[in-house]
Parts: sequence; structure tokens; C-alpha cells
Amino acid sequence: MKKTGLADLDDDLGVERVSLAEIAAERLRELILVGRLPPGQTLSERELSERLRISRTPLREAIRKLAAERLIDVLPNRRPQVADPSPDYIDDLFDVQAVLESLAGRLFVERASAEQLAEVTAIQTRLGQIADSGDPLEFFRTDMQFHSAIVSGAGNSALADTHRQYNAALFRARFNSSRQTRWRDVVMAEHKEILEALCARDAERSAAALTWHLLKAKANQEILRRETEQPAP
Amino acid sequence: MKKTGLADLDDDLGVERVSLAEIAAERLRELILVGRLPPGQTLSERELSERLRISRTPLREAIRKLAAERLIDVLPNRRPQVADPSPDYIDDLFDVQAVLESLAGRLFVERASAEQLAEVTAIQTRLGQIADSGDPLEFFRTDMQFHSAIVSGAGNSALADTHRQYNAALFRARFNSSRQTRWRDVVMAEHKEILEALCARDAERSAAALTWHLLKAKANQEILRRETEQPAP
DNA sequence: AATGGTAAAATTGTATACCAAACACCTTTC
DNA sequence: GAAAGGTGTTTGGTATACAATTTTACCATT
Repeated sequence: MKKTGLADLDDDLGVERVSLAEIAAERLRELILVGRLPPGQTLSERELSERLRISRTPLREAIRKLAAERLIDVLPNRRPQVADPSPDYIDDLFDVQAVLESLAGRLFVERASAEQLAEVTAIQTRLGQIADSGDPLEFFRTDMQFHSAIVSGAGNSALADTHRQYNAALFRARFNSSRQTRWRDVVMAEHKEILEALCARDAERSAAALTWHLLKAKANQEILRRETEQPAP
Repeated sequence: MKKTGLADLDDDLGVERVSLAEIAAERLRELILVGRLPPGQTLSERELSERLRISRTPLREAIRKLAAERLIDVLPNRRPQVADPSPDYIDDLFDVQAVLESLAGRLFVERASAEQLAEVTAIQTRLGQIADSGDPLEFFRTDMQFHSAIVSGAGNSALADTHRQYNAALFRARFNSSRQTRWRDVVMAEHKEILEALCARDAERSAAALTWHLLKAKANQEILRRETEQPAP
């Protein structure tokens, strides 16, 4: 119809008629991640559809989408529930995320452009500024950006997709961990090591630094879990 | 209605009230994987729903599920298409699958039971028998079982899920590669090395052997691609 | 003949209605 | 009084109907 040398324009203009299901998924994801819909919360299709002012059909689609991202558990003939991953499952997620980011580091060294490296550097600089004065949420978001920028620079779209999913599933755990200012210096030092390895275009060192960083995050998360579990029983 | 102490019967009879969407997804996946629905094929919701004798609603759900598994591409307001991954994308999938299986090997060494190790060994033995006389499809299925058994023994359900997805997305590429009898001896030797490393409970050796095996598969697939592309242009 | 526009057909997106299974509460029974 | 069983409400699963969008085909114009 309207192609022949205008292929690049399409991307720009992209009028982006997003479906209601897409919007609902986005909205629900946000509600879950920030905790407005807490883990274990049951979701009534009818009630939710009324509250979001959409019909059940697109809402169901949104729910299934989030189920595929492991943010919602859906069992047949039962109310969908906001995922409440067990500690063991969270550990499992961390292990996978670690190898994903490790691969990202290796590929980044091979493929990333100078701009992409500069981007990561810029984010790390910003992170350092926020670390001193900024609020926890902004620090966390920027921390996530650091990792996403590395994955993005790896130029592997499948990896990017899967990494984003695991990030969402790990969101709460990592956020709770990120709020702990006691670990902030160590986190920054690990980031610095990662960045240096990337700048040096040292694949193995980058991979190792990222693996270490993720497994450290996993360990921190376990410590935090034990501390907050203490008062309960 | 008809319960009260018959709960176990349900399990035995395995009525497994699976949704139509689930069934449809299974059926579609099979059709796609065996090539009855070739890559790039557009799928009309109405026509498919009639052919599968279900209404559009569960069919749509099935399509979205397969889209999440990257077997179907779905764009807004457009007919869904059977995924037709580019060579580069397939390479990307291989790279991720390689680190996933590498992790599986490491975890297997740590956690797998003797039974699970025996299972892998048994599969390898069967594979050796099939290699000489069996048909390509059975060889391929068994080959996949070998890998799945290792992932299963790793005891990481998130990893298992993601690995299964990548396997589905790579199905055609790996099947085409698997049919080539010329590589069969090398494949068997690599499997032997993997198995020995697992038996020795050597994490690093297992991980390395699996990585090597996968990257070899990727390379073979690239060779095959070039050979079959030759006649076309 | 090729291009552009327009209208009709086909298709997807959304809403609604209906059905069957599941859960909670209450009654009944021992 | 406790447990089993029945009943009603709630809920998810499915089908159908309608609206919005895209695709296709055709025609007019250059």
C-alpha cells in the first residue's frame, strides 16, 4: 500500500492502537508491582472488569498475559491470584536471572556500540548521585535501568524478552532488597566492577562480575527474608 | 454433586478438567511443530475455531498462549501468523538455550537424585540404540528427552518452564538438524561427555559440555541453513 | 497501464448472555 | 454436637452478537 522505501517511517509514526487488553495488562502489572494488589490477593474477574471499566473478555486476556509472565497464578475454575512466589522459587528465579545477565555481559562486550556503553556509564553515574540523596524507588528504578541497558546492548531480543519477564517476577524481592541502604556501597562497587569489565571489553570478567552481583543480590534477599520472618512465627 | 470420598477417583480417572483453550493450544502447538501449519501461515480466528469445533473465545486464548511461547506472532487488528523466526533470531534463541542448559547441568550435579541420573543414563542408552536403526523423529524425540531430563533433575521449575519454551521455539531448527545422520556420531559423543561429567558430579565440566553441545548444534544449524539456502536465490 | 481512492467484505476487538462447576452456608441426621 | 449432605450464590468457561478496523476488490483518474 504505502511502502517502497518508507519502511523506516512506519516505525516512527506507529499510531499504536493498543488494545484494551494491553492497557489493562499494563495497569494490572503496575498495581501488582507497587503492591496495591498484594501477593496472594484473589482477583474477581467481574469486580475487576467493573473497576477498570472494561468487559471481562479483554480483562481475561490481560490476566492470562500476566499469568504467562508469572505475575498471576491462574488455576482452572478458580479465582486468579496475584503470584506469591515461595522463597525457594525466588531463589530459582535469581539463579536463572544470573545466567541470563551473565550471557548479556558476554554479548555486550562483543556487540554493544559505543553509544550503548556510554548509556550504561551514564546510568551508573546517575545511580551514584541518587545513592546519596535520592529516594529508594528512584534508586531502584535506576538500578534496574543499569541492568536493562546491559541486556539491551547485548542485542539479543529473545534474551531481552526473557530477562524482562524475570525482572518483573523478581520485582518485589529486588525492591525490598534495594531499599536497604546498608548494602548500597557494596552494590555500587559491584556495579563499578561490571562497568569496568564492560569498558575493557573483557567478556569473561563481565560475565563473572554480573554473576557475582546477581548471586550477591540473591544472598542479600535471603538474609532479608530471614530477618523479616523472625518476628512472625 | 458426586464427591465426598471420591476425590481420589477424580485423580485416577484424570478427568483433568482442562479448559478448551488448553486443549486448543496443545493441538495448535502440535500442528505448528510438525509443520502442518507452516511458518508465516496466517490464521483466521473464525476458520480455525470452526475447524477445531470450538468458539473463538477459547481459541483466542490459545493463540495468545502460543504467542507468549513465541510460536505465533500476533499484531493488533491483524491476523495472527505462525512464527517464522529469522536466522539471526534462531541464533539468539540458541545462545540463551545454551546458558540455560549450562545452568541446568551445574544444578543437576548439585541436586539430582540417583534415580534422575539413572534416568538420563537410560535415555542415552536408548538413544544409542535408536541411532543405528530408528527413524529420525524418534531419535529426535529421545534426544530432546535427554536434555529435558537434565533440566528436570536440576530441580528449578522456573528454569524448566523457560527451557521448555525455548525448546518449542527451536523445535523446527533442531529437528531439521537432528535428521542429518552425518552429525549423529558427534552428537552421541557429546552426549557421552555430558553424561560422564554428570556422573562424575563435576559441575564445571557438565556446564562446559552442555554449552559446547548447544553451540555445536547452533553451528550445525547454520551450516544446514546455508546449504538449503543455496538453491533458492 | 499504473496509481489513487472508495466502498464492500472479511476479520479482529469488545461486550453481553448463558451455562456449569465450585464454594459457603445451612439444614438435616446420627 | 458433629459430620454429612443438600441448596443457593458466586465464579469462571463458553458461546453469540455487535462494533471497529483492516483488507480486498473495483473503479475512476491520470
